Amino acid sequence: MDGAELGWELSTTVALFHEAVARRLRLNAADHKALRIVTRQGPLPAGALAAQLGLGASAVTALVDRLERAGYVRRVTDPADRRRVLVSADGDQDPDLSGIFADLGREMTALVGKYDERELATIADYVRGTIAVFETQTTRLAGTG
Amino acid sequence: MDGAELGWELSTTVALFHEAVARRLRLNAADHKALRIVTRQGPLPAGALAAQLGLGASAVTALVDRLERAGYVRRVTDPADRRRVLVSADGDQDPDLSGIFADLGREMTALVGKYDERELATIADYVRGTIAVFETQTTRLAGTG
DNA sequence: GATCTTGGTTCAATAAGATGAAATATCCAC
DNA sequence: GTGGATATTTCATCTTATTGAACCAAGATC
Repeated sequence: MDGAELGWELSTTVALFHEAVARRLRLNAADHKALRIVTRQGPLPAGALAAQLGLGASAVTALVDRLERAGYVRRVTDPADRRRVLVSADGDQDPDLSGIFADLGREMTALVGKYDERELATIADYVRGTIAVFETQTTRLAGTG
Repeated sequence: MDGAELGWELSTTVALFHEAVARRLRLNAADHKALRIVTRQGPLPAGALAAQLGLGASAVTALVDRLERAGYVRRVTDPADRRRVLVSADGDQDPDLSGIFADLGREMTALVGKYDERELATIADYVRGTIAVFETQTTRLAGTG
């Protein structure tokens, strides 16, 4: 198996993991994507979420309603600007899922533990390089739209 | 930036690339996923596609109709079993997109060219290890469903 | 070769989410 | 504090995709 093939396999493997998580949370792909954004980028205004998802304001209201009803996020009015509604991730809801992520972290830590400093530097360099390549092409693709 | 963070960044970067490709092809995420399956797994029966997508037969008929109308796939009746319809990717439709993928391949080749044999072995080992970790957790997640 | 099964399509009904306009509340500038 | 802009919600409508049942054609079984 050559490098490119291995890379695509990694890509689909991670995608399948995300899908499995979404299925477990009973979220469609779009809602799960929104939840990931909220989780990673901390409390953020509904409008920012709309921008990142490429959705209208009213669609995001409905989306956040769904996530809130499911108990995955909370709405907090921004004390600094009370028109704003900050969407904030609401803890770990699914104990099995927390276990999965914990194990994932543990196993990745173990994997990383196999390598010495120099090897880890190489791996990090490669990952960073790959990110740069994909970002470049994504930008081009968005531009030629 | 630590390793885990870098890994998730790679994941979202690749996901954003896929989204940009889908947008360019004017496909929704589900149809684009189907097209990727058809592209990677060669001509395959509609039923196999249905199984992989978790959709019913009639939904796949509609999906393949859309992809076919857009010119991305063709239907070929399986000569070995003329009930079967093989869905087959229909060449490169978007010249810009072919260019993007060509450049992506070129740049990844260049990136890989920076490393010696030993380093490449380390990188491949790490990627394989990561795939294994994610597959394990995906399986667990599907199981505890 | 009559019957049963399988693979796919068709079509009507349904469901889910997105859109766009109007409404509400808050902030900012003067 | 009046007027205007901004952030979000509500609601009716529209789009888009999925479901499930009926249907057709082609293989498999006896």
